[in-house]
Amino acid sequence: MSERFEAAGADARWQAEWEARGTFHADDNSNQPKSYVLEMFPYPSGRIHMGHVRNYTMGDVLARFRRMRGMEVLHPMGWDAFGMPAENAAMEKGVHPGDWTRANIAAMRAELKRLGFALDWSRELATCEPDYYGHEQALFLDFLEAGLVYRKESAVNWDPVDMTVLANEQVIDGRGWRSGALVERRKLSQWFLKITQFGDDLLEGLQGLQHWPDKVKLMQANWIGRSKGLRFKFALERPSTSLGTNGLSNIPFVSSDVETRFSDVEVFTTRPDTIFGASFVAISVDHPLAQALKDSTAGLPEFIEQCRKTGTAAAEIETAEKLGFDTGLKATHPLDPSWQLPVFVANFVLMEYGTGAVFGVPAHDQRDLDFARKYMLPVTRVVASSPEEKDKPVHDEADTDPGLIVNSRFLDGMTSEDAKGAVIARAEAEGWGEGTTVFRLRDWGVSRQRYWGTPIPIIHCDGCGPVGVPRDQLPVVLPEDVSFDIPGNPLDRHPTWKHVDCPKCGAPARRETDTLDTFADSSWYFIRFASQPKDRPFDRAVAEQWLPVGQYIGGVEHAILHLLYARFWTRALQHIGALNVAEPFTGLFTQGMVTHETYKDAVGNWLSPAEVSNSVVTATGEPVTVGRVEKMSKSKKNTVDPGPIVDRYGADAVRWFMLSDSPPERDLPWSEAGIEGAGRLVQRLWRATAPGEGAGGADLDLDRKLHRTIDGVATDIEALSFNKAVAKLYELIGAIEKAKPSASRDTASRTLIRLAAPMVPHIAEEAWARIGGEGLVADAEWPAVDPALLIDDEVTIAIQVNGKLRDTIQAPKGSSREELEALARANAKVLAILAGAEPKKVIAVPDRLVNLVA
RNA sequence: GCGGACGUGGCGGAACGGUAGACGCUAGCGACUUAAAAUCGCUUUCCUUCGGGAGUGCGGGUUCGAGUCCCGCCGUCCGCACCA
Repeated sequence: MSERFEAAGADARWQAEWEARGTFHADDNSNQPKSYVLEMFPYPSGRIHMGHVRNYTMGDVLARFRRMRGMEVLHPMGWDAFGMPAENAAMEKGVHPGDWTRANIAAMRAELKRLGFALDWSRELATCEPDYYGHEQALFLDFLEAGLVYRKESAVNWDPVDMTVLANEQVIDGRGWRSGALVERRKLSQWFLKITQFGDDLLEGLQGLQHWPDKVKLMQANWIGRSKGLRFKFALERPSTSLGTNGLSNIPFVSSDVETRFSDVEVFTTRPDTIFGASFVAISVDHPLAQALKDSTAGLPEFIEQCRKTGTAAAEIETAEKLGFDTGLKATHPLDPSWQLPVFVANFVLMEYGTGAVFGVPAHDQRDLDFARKYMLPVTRVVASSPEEKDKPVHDEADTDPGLIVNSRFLDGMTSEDAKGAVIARAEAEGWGEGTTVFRLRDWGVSRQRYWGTPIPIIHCDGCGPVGVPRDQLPVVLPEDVSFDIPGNPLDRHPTWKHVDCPKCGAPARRETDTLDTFADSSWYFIRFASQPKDRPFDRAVAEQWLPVGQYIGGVEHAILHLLYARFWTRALQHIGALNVAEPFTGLFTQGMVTHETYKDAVGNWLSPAEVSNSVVTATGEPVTVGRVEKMSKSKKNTVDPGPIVDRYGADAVRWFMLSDSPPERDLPWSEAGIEGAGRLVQRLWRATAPGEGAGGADLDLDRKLHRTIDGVATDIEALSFNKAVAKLYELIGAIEKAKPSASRDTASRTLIRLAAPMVPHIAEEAWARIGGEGLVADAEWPAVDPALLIDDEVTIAIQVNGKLRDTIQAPKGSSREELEALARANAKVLAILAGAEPKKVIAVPDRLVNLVA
């Protein structure tokens, strides 16, 4: 029997054993309760990184634990395999995206297998294969038929570097999320998925997700951004003598065409209660009215141009001055035909939100106030905290709080809330407006001008328009013979691929050459994992057995995009009757990042941890500046490749490190010392689980420790508090090490193997085999807790005087308040402090403490 | 600007409103060893006249008792951002 646990041989041996036995195959037909544990599948970049290891280790512990608790666990793995990096590699290295991707998958699969994850590899899938994306095309057609897909000419976010369209979610501070290039506005015909149709459902569904982090729910709620308010119209007219406040008195004649097209302008507000505080109407520079006025209004084209130049970066918006251009048009107040408001084109009104036009209430909106001050428009208070304050002046800060309505004719005296209802009711009765709900969320533009994605299964016919590819012609497979030597979409310039006949009329037609946003691929992979028939996307009955995913684990960076799209896709499937699941993931956990110290040399170049030891450059002895602990990233060179670490310490040490110390939702600082410590633990465990010598006798303290550990570790694992479970195991190991030989010690030692098995499965199997355990420890049952052993018969009681700890005493468990008080009063230290005085009050908490108040 | 989270030793962090610092890392001392590695034991919040005293970002409050609850600051991080 070897003194040390040799991971190098044992890891591979047990991994082969699990695979040969099919230990982790999930059985659709099992009678056991089912559990679906899923980690976000990786993009096959080529190598796994520590973030993957942490993510998959957490899921693995839960999966293995639940198996031991008698559940049938589905724990699959696959590849989010479409996407830009493959095309970039093609452009840079001349390798085909498919070859590059598949080679990466093979490499990463091998790396993952070395960590011994309890995965059902028989369900492995890659989204770039026709047997996945073909079914996605079928679902797209299902959605199209159900009216959940539409095509629209629209201004899109165009990334000039990646040469593709980006969804709003993929534009960050005006830049492409991948390329970082400044995004341009372009008009293109695009396919959209009607995610806004589910805006209410997606928002309200969040309330039922009790096992999601509040933070993520809040982020989604903010993203969906539902606002209730009033949409209403101002009648427009052009007075015979225009007196623009910006000094343009000779506004040219507006063509009758414009006047007939724009007899009114529609605005949206969440504050209809402030309608009598209006002092202007402002429209976006992109508003059709502004565009129509452009040609006939001197100065307007220049103004619009000026506004466009203002950057979209956060800092610029923050400081940008409110600018307006008085069109000379007048808007008639809907509640007073004699009241006319100036109509401005303004730089702060967004075309994408609401109606692209607003009415300004300077007293109660900061932007409107800034604008009014600049253009000397009236500021009228219409909301006050009390009627007496109706004339309280508004200075530099708008009063945005709700209150009592003042200076507002028939609304006076109402609360803001009542006034909103009153105005909406009147608007609806008189026909000039209606209560509506507006979402910040916009429909999901899914067209991408890329090769390495799911082809959109549409054929464009001059006579019939866009026609879905007939089902029997699916999948629409990507052509292999493509080139990446010039920018743009290789599908579009392929010589033959797009030329097909119209399925309806037979006339020559063109294939859609756009592909789907890769977020579509990840919006249903968890369903395909649960059920993957050849001839259809999934078998409903089988999928419904497993779904929803009980525990989903991944990075918080997917809090909005992926998780919202997946929720939408699932609801869309429910809507068309394909799957009776509303929420795909009932439990969500967002794990923290793996971080590392950063290092720079004297010149300020980043150094990798491998080049540094003891704060000097290993090779040269030059001093190193140790920087802050940051997320591992290639640019800062602070990455640690898991491969060599597994070589050196074995899979279990790496897994243990990933679970120790930091709570899983927080960042985990990687350190050499930490992995060394994890390596030592593995050896300690090896010694602590050595077969006993058959000594007799009971050790009640150890029995209690064991059962508290069994109970506590189970609770901690279910709560994903792995760091606490690890600490409890350390305590048990320490207790076993210190215990004298006894039957209790042998039992604890044997039981420890099962307790550690979900976390460090290889050594657990080896130790299990060493003690002659039956079968695999992976298949063993989680040890049962004896509730009687969770209770101590003697407890430590804290003795306090005035809330300060003075002493601790041992007392029988369950001692009465009176008994405890008597013990406290007799305590030597207490007697010394009280010095004969009678305590005013005594608080005794059974099994806890006694507090004497002097 | 809006919204949210967090703040505990040298470090990662424990702690149903009830003994703050479990467990690990680091560091130090000691044992074993020819020696090293490995392993084991002890120490490791601060101050101390060795009796004790102080202590969970800062200032208040509630409570017999607050790291935990409430109010106000300060700081760090995250999300959104001219969303009407």
